[in-house]
Amino acid sequence: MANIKDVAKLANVSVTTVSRVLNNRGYISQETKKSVQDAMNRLQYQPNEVARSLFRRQSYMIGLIIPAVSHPFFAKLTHFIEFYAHLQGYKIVLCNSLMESNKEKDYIEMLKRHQVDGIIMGSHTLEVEDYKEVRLPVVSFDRQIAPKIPYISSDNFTGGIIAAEHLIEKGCKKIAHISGSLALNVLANKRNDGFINTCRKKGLEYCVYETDINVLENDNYEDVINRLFREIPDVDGIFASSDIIAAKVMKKCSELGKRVPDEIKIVGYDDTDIAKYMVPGITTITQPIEAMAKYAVDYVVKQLDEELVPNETVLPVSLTARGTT
Amino acid sequence: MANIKDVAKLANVSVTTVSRVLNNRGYISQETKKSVQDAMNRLQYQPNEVARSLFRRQSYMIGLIIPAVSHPFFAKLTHFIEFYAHLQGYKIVLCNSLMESNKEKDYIEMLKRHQVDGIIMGSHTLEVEDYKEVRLPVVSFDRQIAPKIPYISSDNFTGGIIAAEHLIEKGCKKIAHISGSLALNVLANKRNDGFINTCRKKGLEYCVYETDINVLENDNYEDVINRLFREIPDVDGIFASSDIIAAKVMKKCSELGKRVPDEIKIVGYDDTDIAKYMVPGITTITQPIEAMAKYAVDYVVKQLDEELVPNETVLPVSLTARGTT
DNA sequence: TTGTATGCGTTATCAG
DNA sequence: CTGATAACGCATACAA
Repeated sequence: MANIKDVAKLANVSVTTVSRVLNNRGYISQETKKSVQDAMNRLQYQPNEVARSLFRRQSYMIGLIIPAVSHPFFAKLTHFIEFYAHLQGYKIVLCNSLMESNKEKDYIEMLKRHQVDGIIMGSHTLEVEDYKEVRLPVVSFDRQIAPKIPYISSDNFTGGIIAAEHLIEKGCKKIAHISGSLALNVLANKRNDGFINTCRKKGLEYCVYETDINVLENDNYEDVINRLFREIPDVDGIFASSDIIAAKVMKKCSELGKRVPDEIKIVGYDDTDIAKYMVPGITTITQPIEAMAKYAVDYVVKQLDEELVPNETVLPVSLTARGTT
Repeated sequence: MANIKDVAKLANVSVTTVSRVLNNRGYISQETKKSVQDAMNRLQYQPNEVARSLFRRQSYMIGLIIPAVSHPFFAKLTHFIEFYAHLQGYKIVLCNSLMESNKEKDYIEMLKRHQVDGIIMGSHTLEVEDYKEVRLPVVSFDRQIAPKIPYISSDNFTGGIIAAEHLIEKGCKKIAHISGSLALNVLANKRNDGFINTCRKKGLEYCVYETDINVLENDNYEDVINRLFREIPDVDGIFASSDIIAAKVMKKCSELGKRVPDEIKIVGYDDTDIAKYMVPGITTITQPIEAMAKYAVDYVVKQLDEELVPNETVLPVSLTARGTT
């Protein structure tokens, strides 16, 4: 690979001059500019971004730490994060934490050593103090880590309300929420608050079931769902905290011979593609994933530009009605 | 951020000595080693990997170019690629090409400028000559780009055969294949060859429908599916070239009142999660995605170690029978 | 066992 | 308008 020196030699100029045409900086005569460009082309010169990064102490890389890209929600989020990062000239270094806190910690260190310009944090197994030493711009997803770390989430509380209200409107009398682990310090748990609040207000019988911390172990979902149907055989409405759980519930209903939506109604969460694909389509709470991704990238970049960013950014959710209700 | 000089100063040694304890190289007394480590801890020193990369001309980064992580197949593939890369100390820079050839080209250049050690190529809109200038280790997914670029795929031809045979065994008399764009130069198209071969051999009526090049535009899928059912109303078996297409077919069947699998049978491809979630579960051709990911990473690393790698690596597929047949 | 000097490829400063 | 040089943070060859 040719470097700036080779170009300089071939064009009979100094490296400084080559650097100038490379960066369009300073005065330069048209002739030399052209001859330098010719040399670049002949050598197929590509500037070494590692050297540039070292010098300017900026890598144009953003680290993204999530539980797992294989999960549809994070796949979609990652997709848009990469998209908007690319628009602004940033690259994404992908890290799947698998919800293991030591992996999460290692990834943060690794990213720092690699001099990423910022980190988008969507996996949350660490404590607040673990973030003390991270002196990089961080944007958190779906969790309020510390006052100084801006977070982005959708309006989980309202999401829980909408879901519960929808089930109630549709005539459900005995509803359950299948929640993610409430032990986890994430804002998604506010869905449960919204759900419970609404049930209480309307004087409805309700119940909450928690899944494991692990986002990946789907087996655990099935255990929870089995338990739910065993303990509340006459449940007629389920609010599932992800479309995947909703799909699993649908499958169970089919096994049990419960007709959806006639005998039991289901509301999912996220509005990932699976909600559309299922037959019938899953009524779900739509998270504005693309907007969330865009904000995450913007906030990293803005912090780098030393612009002020809001600490809390809560984007609206909405109900997307389909066949399960 | 403290650098090696700061550590040296605090420990009252030279940077060389610090470098030595950092890399466990050369002779060093226990005392100085300890005092250097103390200094490192006190300063929370983290080596700057950008500087290291510049020096050793190796970044431990691998570029991954795919059409879109949001697609379940690529999400799963990406997940495992990152997993195995991390095991070997490599980082993944994620690039979604959206199947736009200029984006694909730009990403390749960008990755080279950033001095990635290798590229895993899962998006294929470019011509062979576009790869002439890529002087990096490349591993291609599902396409034979050039003799010198090793590729990994699963046995698409056999996949097509298995799918067709399964539909025929199950009693289908008039079957169709919904294929990806056959204009694309990818090995997935061999599924179609296997399908057609089998149908001919068994003397069965068959038909092939192609979708667009674009993996993302699902609207197009629906058009194709609509056309299929309009033109062959009595089709009783469909081989869909992805689980997503299969799911869309199921939805259409539900709209048309066609009972699956009684009136029409469906075989998908990939065995992504959606095949499990759908009700009934989708009978599908299982690709060994994890193994494919592992091989891709291994081959990049082996090329870097100047080990020989096979040009063609075709992994076996298998049928996973579920409810749609 | 430890230190000095040099270079990795680039950019900024400053002098011409 | 152009060029020599130092510096970014680190690791190696070579001295001591």
